[in-house]
Amino acid sequence: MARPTVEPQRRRAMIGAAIEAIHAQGGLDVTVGQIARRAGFSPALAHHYFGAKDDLLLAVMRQLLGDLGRETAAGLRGVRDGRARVSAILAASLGPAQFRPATLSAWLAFYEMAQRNPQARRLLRVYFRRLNSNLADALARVAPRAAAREIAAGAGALIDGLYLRHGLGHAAPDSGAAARIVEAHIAARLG
Amino acid sequence: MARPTVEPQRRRAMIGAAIEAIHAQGGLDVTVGQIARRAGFSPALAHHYFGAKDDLLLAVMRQLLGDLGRETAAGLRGVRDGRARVSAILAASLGPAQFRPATLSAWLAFYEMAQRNPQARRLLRVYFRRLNSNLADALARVAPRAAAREIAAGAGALIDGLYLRHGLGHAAPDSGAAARIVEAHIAARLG
Amino acid sequence: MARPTVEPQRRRAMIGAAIEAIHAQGGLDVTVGQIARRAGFSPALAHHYFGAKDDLLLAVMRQLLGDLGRETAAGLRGVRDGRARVSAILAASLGPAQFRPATLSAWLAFYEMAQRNPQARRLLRVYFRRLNSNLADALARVAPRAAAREIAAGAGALIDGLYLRHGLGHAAPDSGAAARIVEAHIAARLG
Amino acid sequence: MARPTVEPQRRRAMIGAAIEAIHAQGGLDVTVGQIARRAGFSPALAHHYFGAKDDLLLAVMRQLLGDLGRETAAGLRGVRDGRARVSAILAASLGPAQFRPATLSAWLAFYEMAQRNPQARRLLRVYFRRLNSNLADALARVAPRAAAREIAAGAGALIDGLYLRHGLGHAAPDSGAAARIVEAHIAARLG
DNA sequence: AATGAATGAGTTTTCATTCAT
DNA sequence: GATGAATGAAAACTCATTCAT
Repeated sequence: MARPTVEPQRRRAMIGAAIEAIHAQGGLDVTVGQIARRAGFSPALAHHYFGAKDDLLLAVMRQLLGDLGRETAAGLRGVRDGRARVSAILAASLGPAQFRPATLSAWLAFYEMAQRNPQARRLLRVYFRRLNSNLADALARVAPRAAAREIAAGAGALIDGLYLRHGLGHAAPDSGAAARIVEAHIAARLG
Repeated sequence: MARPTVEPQRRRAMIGAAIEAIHAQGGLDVTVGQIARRAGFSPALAHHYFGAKDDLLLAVMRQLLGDLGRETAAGLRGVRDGRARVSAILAASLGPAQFRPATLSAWLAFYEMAQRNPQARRLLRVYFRRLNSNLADALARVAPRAAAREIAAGAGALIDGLYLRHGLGHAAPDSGAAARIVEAHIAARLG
Repeated sequence: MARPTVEPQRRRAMIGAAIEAIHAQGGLDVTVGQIARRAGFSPALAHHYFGAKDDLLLAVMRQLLGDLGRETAAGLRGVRDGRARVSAILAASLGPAQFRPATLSAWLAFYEMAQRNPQARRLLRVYFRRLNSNLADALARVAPRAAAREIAAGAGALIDGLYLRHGLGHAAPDSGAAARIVEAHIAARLG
Repeated sequence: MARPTVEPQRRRAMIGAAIEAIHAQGGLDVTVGQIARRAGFSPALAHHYFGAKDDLLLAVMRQLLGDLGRETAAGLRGVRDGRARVSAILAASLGPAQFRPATLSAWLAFYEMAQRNPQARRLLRVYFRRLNSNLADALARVAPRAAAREIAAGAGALIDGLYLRHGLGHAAPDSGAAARIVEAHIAARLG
């Protein structure tokens, strides 16, 4: 009785495998079979736990967004100074965890998924809004509200652009360089 | 004989239809049939003119990159002042032509295609390099080489990020606002 | 030990659930899972009790045939008059129990199952023969053997036809009207 | 130019193959592959011409209903006498064409399909109504309207019941016997 | 030059069934 | 006794691609 359910483990394994598979395949045209095989299961099991393929992909997306959210929250904990909070957000957003090639591939894939899947679009918008408001709030401690919002918008777009270029590999700024670019952008804008 | 071949027209029509179809479908999972039907031809004709599907997609990509290149070149023609050249590049890169929803969808799709198709990757890298060197060269007229390069990298990433966010629609900066954001970024970095 | 086994209850519950599920689904393409869930058990239990899916379906069929047989026998008990016995058979065959939508759906489904499953075919033939001989025997008390047999054959087919039409719902004769039609048929044939 | 299209041929071939396949398989759980193979084509072609599997099945149904309708109309042509018209309808409905085993299997299958597919249900209802009104109209020439309607309803159900029993094969009345049973029914009811 | 016809290969999805616990 | 876990097998359906005409 109370046999410990393996569902959470399986879901985690499958999500991890999906990220790898998306990276290996280079997009969302991974097959459920590829994902499952990579996780060591049969394709049928993926459907058993996630329903349709898109549900699995959405679960992956939620995982990534959750990871980023948790990392950001952890970095912000206890930090009061506005400028330091900005740096913490950048450190989380552009940190090595986000810059892992597989993670970047997955992000890019989800940008495309968002084009046709409303739920994916909603999730991505939540991410945008959260990043923006996090940045704007922190910046508002060291600059007027309006400027803070504008700088935040620029910084957010810059971060996404750096993801994109890094996702293409080869000669794109790495995690550290990326953070420095955004820091420089913000420093310059703050005057 | 010497009947003017209709091939170029057909190719252009198919490429235009492909862009629209990618936008309508929200990604590269358009079918050759959808593209051909939209252009008013049979799917077989697409193969006749382009070979495989990926070849058609690469042709679309080349078209888009060529358009952007020509527009940039036109904007730069006769402009000598460094700062003005920067503005001209931005105007071309972020102008209304590039911000048309269908164009953005296609760009995004090609970012994903580049993940798995070496030729697509190469084309995209060429674009990066060209944008970067255009910007860096122009900036080098008003700032030291090293700074120019760094600012150019940031501006390039910023442009791509703005594409991305606009592609997701909804509350993202429009063409004009986007240009202003990048101008502000550069102005701030130039001090 | 000697714990009263719950097996008979479980089997009955599963059979009832199967009838409902067949009705809800509109045919034999119910899944074992649907049936089991409806009964409140796991799909595995259905196999535990019945073996393969077809065995479960055959059990359902036997149940229905048994119900009808018992009802007919009860109606005939103590009735001696030939004409009255005919009416008793009709009352049982066309009574409300048989005209319940779910029952009709199940019957229809079994007609189809009989097309490919020999055991189902055998069961259905037993039903035919029993209905026919019941009717013919009763009619033989008020008409010559040969005529009795012919009238019985017609009445039997008529009953099945009424099932069929009622199964399709909508403007088909109800239980009472159905009985009256068959009574009229027999009355007319008897002169 | 004006290359003669083979579509009608293919559709006919596929429909014929479907009827055979339904008979061979004993129900609607034929696969598209079985049908196509029997017709000598690939499964993909069936989808090409019919869309989904259910559309193919509906086409089969329409074919059968159309055949019956045409045969009935042909039998009625030029016949004025009410009683003779009734016989013509019966001859068409219970004639050898309808009593071919494969045809019967298909009919039965469609009864089940009608349980879950609204279009199939509608088609079957059309058949009912047409048979009923044909019979009732003919009978109305030799009996009062009300009686005609009632007798027609009985005869219609009887026909369907005979289909059903014949579909199960073995010891069921054949085409000729079936017609005689219905004729006897009607003769008796007409007094 | 252009296309209807045709298909092979592949993908998602479903499900009966098995089995260890 | 009962079930969650797992899967093999199969089905519908899609699509890029080929080819004869």
